[in-house]
Amino acid sequence: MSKCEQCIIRQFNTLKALTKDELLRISDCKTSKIIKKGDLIFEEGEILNGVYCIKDGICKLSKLSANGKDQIVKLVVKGDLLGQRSVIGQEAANLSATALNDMEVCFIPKREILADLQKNNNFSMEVLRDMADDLKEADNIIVNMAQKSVKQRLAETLVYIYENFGSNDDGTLNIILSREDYASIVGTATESAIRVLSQFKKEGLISTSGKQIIIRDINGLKRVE
Amino acid sequence: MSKCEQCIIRQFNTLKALTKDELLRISDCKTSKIIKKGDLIFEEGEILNGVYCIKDGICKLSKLSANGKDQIVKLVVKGDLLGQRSVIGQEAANLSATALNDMEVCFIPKREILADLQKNNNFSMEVLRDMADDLKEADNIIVNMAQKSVKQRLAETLVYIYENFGSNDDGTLNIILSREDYASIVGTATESAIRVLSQFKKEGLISTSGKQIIIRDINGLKRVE
DNA sequence: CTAAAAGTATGATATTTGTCATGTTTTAAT
DNA sequence: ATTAAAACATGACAAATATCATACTTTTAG
Repeated sequence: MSKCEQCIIRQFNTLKALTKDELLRISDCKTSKIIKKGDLIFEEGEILNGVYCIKDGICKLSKLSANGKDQIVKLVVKGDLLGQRSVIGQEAANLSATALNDMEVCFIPKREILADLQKNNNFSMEVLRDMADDLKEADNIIVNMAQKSVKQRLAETLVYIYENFGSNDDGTLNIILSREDYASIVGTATESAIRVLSQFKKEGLISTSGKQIIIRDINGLKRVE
Repeated sequence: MSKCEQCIIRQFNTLKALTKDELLRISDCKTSKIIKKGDLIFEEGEILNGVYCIKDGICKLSKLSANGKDQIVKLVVKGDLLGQRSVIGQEAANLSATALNDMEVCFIPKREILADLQKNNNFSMEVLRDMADDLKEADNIIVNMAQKSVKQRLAETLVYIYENFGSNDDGTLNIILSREDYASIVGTATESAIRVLSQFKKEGLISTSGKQIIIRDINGLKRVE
C-alpha cells in the first residue's frame, strides 16, 4: 500500500496542511479503490463514511432534478477531494459522483478527517478557504445560469475545460464528455447542445471527430454572445 | 454601546461558538451602523475589512451580470453574518449587499474574526458547517435554475420566502420585494415575473395589493409545474 | 469482425421567454 | 393633498429553446 507522506497528490488539496504524524495515521487506515468509467462513487442521499482523494481520473458531481434530468454541478479531477461537504455537515450527500473515465481514489474514514479538523487549525483553515472558493464558484454559476444564453454558457464551458483541464498534443480536450454531459453542464436539452456545437464548428471555433473536441479559436469562444 | 455577550442575535449565527473572553474583545472593537433601505452595505469587488452581523432588517446579495442585469443570489436576514466568505478567502467581495429595508448591523473587524478562527476550533468548525450549508443551498439553486421553468422557480421563491421569513397577521409576506427583485431572484425579465404573478393571482394561488403579496394556497404553489 | 447499442445530427414544429410599446396604478416627496 | 416619478400591468411580436421524429455515425461487446 502506498504511503500518504510520499504521495504527490496531497500537495494539490487541503491535506497538504496535515502534519507528518497525521498523515501516517491516515496512511494506515485509508483504502485504495479503482473505479471504472461510468461507475458511481457515491449517490445523492447516501451517507458518506469518509472522503475520497482522487489520485487519477475525472468525475462529475450531479443532481437529479424533478423533471428526471441530471444536472452536472462540478467536474472533479486528480488532486481534488470529494465528499468534504457531506462529512463536515454530517448529513447525506447532496450530489452523486460518477466516474467519467477510469479512476484511482483513496478513501479516508470520516473519523480521521473530523479528528484532524478538531486538532489541526491549519487544516481546518485550509478546508475553510477551499469551501469559500467553491461557494464563490457556485454563486458565479448561478449568475451565469440565470443571465446567459445556452450558446454563451456552452462556449464558457469549453473555455473552462480547455483552460483548467488542458488539451492533448493533437489539440483534443483532455476531458472527453458526451453531448449529453455538455447539455447537462449547461442545463439544456441534448439536441440544443448538439446544435450549438454544430454552429461553433461551422464558425470555425471548434472542430470535432467523434466525441473528441478540438478548440480552434479560444478567443472567438470567449467573444461568443 | 450594546455588548455582544448580552446580544441575543449571536445565538443565531456562528458567533455562538465564541467564548466569553472573545466576545468581550469583539464587543470592544465592533461598531454599530444604521443602513437605510436601498443603500449599499458593500459592493462587488470591494475589499472587506470585516464581517457584518445583522441585528435587524433584510438585505439582498447580488451580482451584476455581463448583460447589465443584477442577479440576486441570496437573501440575508436578521441573525445572519455577512462577508464571512470574503474575509476567509482574503479576497474582494464577489457579491454586492443592498439593504431591502432599514437595517441595523454590527461591523466586526477582520483581524478579530481571523484571530478567533485560528484559536477557537469550535468557532472554525461552526463556520465550516455554515459554509457547507451555504454550498449545498447554492448547488440546489444551480439545479433549479438549469432545470425548472420560470413559473416553477417563481412559485418556489414565494414558498421559500413564506416558509423562511414568515408572514404578518394580515397574511402579507414579511419581506416586501419589487417585481424587479422577484425577476432578479428567478433570473428572468421583469415583465415575465409580473405576468407569472398575474397568472398566480388568476389561479387563486396568491393575491396582491400593491407590492404586498398574500399567499392564498401554499400547497397549490408547491404543486406548480 | 460484426451486429447491436449508444451517441450524434438535423429538420419541423411547439412552447417558453424576452423585448418593445403603451397605459395604469402606486409610491413618495413636496 | 398634489403631483412627478417609480413601479406595475398587459398586448403584440420576436427570439430562444424544447420536443418529437428520423437518419446517420461511432463505439462497444461478444
